[in-house]
Amino acid sequence: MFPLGASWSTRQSRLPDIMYMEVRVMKRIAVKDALQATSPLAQAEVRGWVRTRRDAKGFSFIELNDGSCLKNLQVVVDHAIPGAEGLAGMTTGAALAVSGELVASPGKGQSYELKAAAVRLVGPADPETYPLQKKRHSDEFLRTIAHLRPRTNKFGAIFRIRSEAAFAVHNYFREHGFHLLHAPILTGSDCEGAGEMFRVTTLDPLKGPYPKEAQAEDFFGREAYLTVSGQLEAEIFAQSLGKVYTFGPTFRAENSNTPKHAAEFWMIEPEMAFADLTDNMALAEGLLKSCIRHLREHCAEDLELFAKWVDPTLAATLDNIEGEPFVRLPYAEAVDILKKAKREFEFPVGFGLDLQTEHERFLTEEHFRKPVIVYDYPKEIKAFYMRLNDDGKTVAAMDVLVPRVGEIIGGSQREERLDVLTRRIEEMHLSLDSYWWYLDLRRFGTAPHAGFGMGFERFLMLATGVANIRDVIPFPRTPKHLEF
RNA sequence: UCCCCGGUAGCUCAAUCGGCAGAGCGGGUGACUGUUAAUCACUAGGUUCGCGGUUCAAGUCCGUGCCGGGGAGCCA
Repeated sequence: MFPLGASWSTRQSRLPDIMYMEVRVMKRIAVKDALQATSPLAQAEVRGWVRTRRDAKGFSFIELNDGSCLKNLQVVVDHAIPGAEGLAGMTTGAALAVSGELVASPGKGQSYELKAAAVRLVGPADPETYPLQKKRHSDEFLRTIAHLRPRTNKFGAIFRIRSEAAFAVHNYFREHGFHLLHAPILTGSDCEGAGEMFRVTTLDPLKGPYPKEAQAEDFFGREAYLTVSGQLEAEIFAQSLGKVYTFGPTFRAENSNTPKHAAEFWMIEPEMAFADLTDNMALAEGLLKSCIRHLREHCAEDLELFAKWVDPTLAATLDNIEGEPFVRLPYAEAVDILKKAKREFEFPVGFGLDLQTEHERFLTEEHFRKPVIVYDYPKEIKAFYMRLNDDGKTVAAMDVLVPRVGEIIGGSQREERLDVLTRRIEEMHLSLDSYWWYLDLRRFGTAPHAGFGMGFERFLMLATGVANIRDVIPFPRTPKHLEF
């Protein structure tokens, strides 16, 4: 039994940190482990936050959650034990430390519970002003208290899943021989061509506007931005380490206000040398399937919450992704299908026109009812770096479309031929000079290569059924939103 | 950026034709109970988003601004 005095939890202890940690860790167990107990435990210590308290005559039930898992540990507090006099302050949201005996529960609903021998209120939460109730809150309201929302069941589950999903991504690439590349966040390339960029400067913008020459005074002596993609850097490393991937934050200054866009989001961008579009599609499909499988194996309890409360079709959706081969559909055939569809579209369909959201959703949600990889798009609607096909009209691009989320992955085989790439850059009136190092890759040992980008948050939306990107990222950055 | 919808108690919402601003949950107090989003009783709680206008009278109608949500575009 640990002493419950003032020195019990304070770090003022004279023990060196390492010893301190050992002393602490030995006695303390996670709620997750307590709930998975198969036999009683004479001494257990749990720390966490009160979800709810139910009082009975002579004792109280406290539901304690420490974030280690979805479920709470039921703590039974006899009103006679040390610390029980502080029970009035142990309200929803309060931080608590409890020690006692882990015993089989005589009640229904849980197999084990903690019979407290001592309890201590670590940090109170005034019930009059604590914003979280025991009952359900709207996602919109919880976004306004992003500092407290991970304490709810739903957001706790989301962010445990997010953590595990990141691990699943690394795991997949590691198992397939990829190396992790830390691509730069700051970039001098204003021509990555993937949307509006955030300008980075140490010049005081309030004192501007500055003349063009003032760039020399700026931190980098030239224009600087936050990255919109690590692809160009990944291509460099693919041409040296063979197979690489980046996994980091990405920034788009696009003024888009939708449930699928954020100004700061995380993107996974693999790039492989000696690979073509077919290899690329296989990699993308394998990544999605593998990550879904990993989550279902390691986050079953958290996923169950979403299947029950957020999206009743989630299990079927995940079965579908895991079990069904993805459809591979040339763009031209996609256009044919859409033209023949017995259905009115708001936007026109035709070769050379980009597929609209309504078209993509029709293909993946209604026509095929499974993930669809559309490939070989007309070169006019795609980026300059995508490899020109032999027909001279299309490029080796691909988009992976999934139900409800839409485009989750976009990628291509890259143009490895110096002459063709040079011509494409000129055709699109881009500056050859600023791509000198990118073109160099095609001068020295150029090789076919391919890669794609996957929005991590969009993947999480797919995996959980959560409909708004702001609810799968800890602190969403969208136009006019930079709180927390 | 464009289109649509919304903003009322801490939260989720109601308020008929323009006529005294309400409920559930949450909070407080008490009762009861190996309880399970406990239950029962009582109770407190309001700048109806801001500004301007119409009217005897505005939560309600008009104008405008701000904020939120959804759809579209852009994209991952």
